[in-house]
Formats: sequence, C-alpha cells, structure tokens
Amino acid sequence: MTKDILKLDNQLCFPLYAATRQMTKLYRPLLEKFDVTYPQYLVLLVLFETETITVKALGHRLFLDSGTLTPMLKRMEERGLVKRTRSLTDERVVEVTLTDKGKAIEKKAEEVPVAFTKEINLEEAEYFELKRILTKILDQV
Amino acid sequence: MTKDILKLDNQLCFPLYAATRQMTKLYRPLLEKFDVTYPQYLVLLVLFETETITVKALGHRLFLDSGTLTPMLKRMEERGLVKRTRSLTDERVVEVTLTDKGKAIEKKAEEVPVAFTKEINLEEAEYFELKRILTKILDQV
DNA sequence: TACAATTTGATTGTACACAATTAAATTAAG
DNA sequence: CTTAATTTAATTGTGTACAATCAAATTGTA
Repeated sequence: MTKDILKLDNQLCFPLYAATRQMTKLYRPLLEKFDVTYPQYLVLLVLFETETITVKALGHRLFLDSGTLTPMLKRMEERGLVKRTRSLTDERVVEVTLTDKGKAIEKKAEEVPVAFTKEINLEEAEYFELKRILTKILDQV
Repeated sequence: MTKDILKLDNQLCFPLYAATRQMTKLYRPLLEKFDVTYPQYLVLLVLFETETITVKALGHRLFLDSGTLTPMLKRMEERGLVKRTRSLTDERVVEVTLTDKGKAIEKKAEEVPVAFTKEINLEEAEYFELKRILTKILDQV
C-alpha cells in the first residue's frame, strides 16, 4: 500500500500548514488592540530587541524578502509604528526604527504571549519539543 | 527578566510560521511539473481520497473558507484539473471532482512526499513527534 | 580612473488567507 | 402555505508571500 503516502492524514506538512494558520487566528484578537497583524507583530518583536535594523537584516531574521517587507513596513509607517530612513552612508539601505508609539507597545505586549500560551493547551514538554524540532528544521535551511 | 518572553527566540509561533513557509518553498519545485501550488496540491490529495466533495466539506477538511477556496478552485478548473458542478438537489452546493487530467496526477504524485522526506533531514522519531503534536493542536481547534 | 559585478530596496504580477457581507436556496415554524 | 431562520457559495477588501525583474548605489579590479 505505497499509495497511502498520499493520504492527507499521513502528511507532515499539512498539519504544519494548518496549525500555523490556526495559531495566527488565535493571535488576531490578542493583537487587535495594537492594530497589528501577526507578521507585523514579529517585526515589532525584532525592533524591541535591536532598536534599529535594515530591511535586509530584518528579512534575514524573519525569513521574508523585500517584496513582503517593503509594503508591510510602509503600512506600519502609515500607522505611526515605525520610521523608515534611508541610510546616509549607503543610499541603497533603508533603516527601520520604532516610533514612540511603537515603543509604547512593548510594555503592554507581554500579555500577548501569556494569553496565547494559556489558550493553546499544550504540555510544557510538548511546547519545547515542538519548538526544538521546528528550529532544527529552520537551521537546515 | 519577564521581558524575555518577547524575545523572538523564545517564541513558539515564529518557528512554526517560518518553518511552514520554508517547507512550502521546498515543495514548490516538486510541484512545478504538475503546475499546482501547495494549497492546490492539498486539494488534489483530498480528491484522490474522495472522488467528489462539496466546497463546504473541502473547507472543513483543509481548514479553509470559501473566500480562499472559490477562486482557487476556479484557477484549478481553468487549468483543467477539476470540475465544479452545482448540485442538482441543492442549488447552493457546489461539488468538486477531478478531471481525467487531475486523476492522472495521482500516479506521479507519489514521488512528491518521497522527494520531500529525503530533503527534510529529520529523524523518523522527530518526524512523527512533530506530526503528533501539531495534530493535537489542530484537534483542539 | 573606468566599468563590470554585486548589493540592496522597490516594483510587478500571481496566489493565497480570511473577515465581513451578500445573495440565493432550503428548511422550519406557525 | 408563508415567511423567518438557516445554510451555502460567492464577493469584496485588506494583507501577506514570493518569484522575477528593475534601478540605483557601491565595490572590486584591471
């Protein structure tokens, strides 16, 4: 029965793909008050750590390219969350920084992972095992 | 240091989100010869199992709604992979079936998961543990 | 110095993804 | 038999994703 390898229930990537979308859906109401989407929230998390980052480095960190980031960062700029500045030393480079409004989110944002972890009913061991395996996959790419 | 819960490296959903996109990227060249995307490939997998399914049931199986499926199925219909037929007994229902061209893909499609599993360098135990935990998450939703 | 190769964002085009709404058909209650 | 409630797809609008291409700036090399 080699044919069973095409059964949906035997796929690994399908639950990966579906679980990702379900998780994003769980985040939506938690992020609503900050008026950001889940990918935008990830950009904020990076900026909380680094203060300033180039589009290139941000893309490397989040595994996203400029075709996704450029319009997304422009939307975030329109909403007053970030500032985009072209580097003085190299005009090709755009640096992204948090505005005061963006910085203000950091204090309140801690409740987001707390609330999420509560909603996603996962054993602590499973939580870390899942994270470990996924990170291993990413490290290979 | 409660603040560390906002660190990107401490997030569970970020590697989930990133790994999903990387996996989709690995699938792309494998699916190219069939001229389908990864979500379209999932539709094919369902149809290999059921022959005929309503949009509603397909959405339930793949965790997708009509706003995603309707245009996607129309594209697949344009490419001659599926047929969309409005039910005779209930005009609200649309039934999706494979065409001969769609059916023909099944024989060759087995090489896709084979090639993918080879590329993704994961211990068998990790493979199944990852699948198990993700499925558990999906069952909760 | 010239100038080809490289780097970096931006742009374009296609394809999801989903919330919210609409429209058509069916079902159920009185 | 009527009409309100429900069911089911389709539509609309916004926001990712990403391949492919472009354009501008910088760098390396003869």
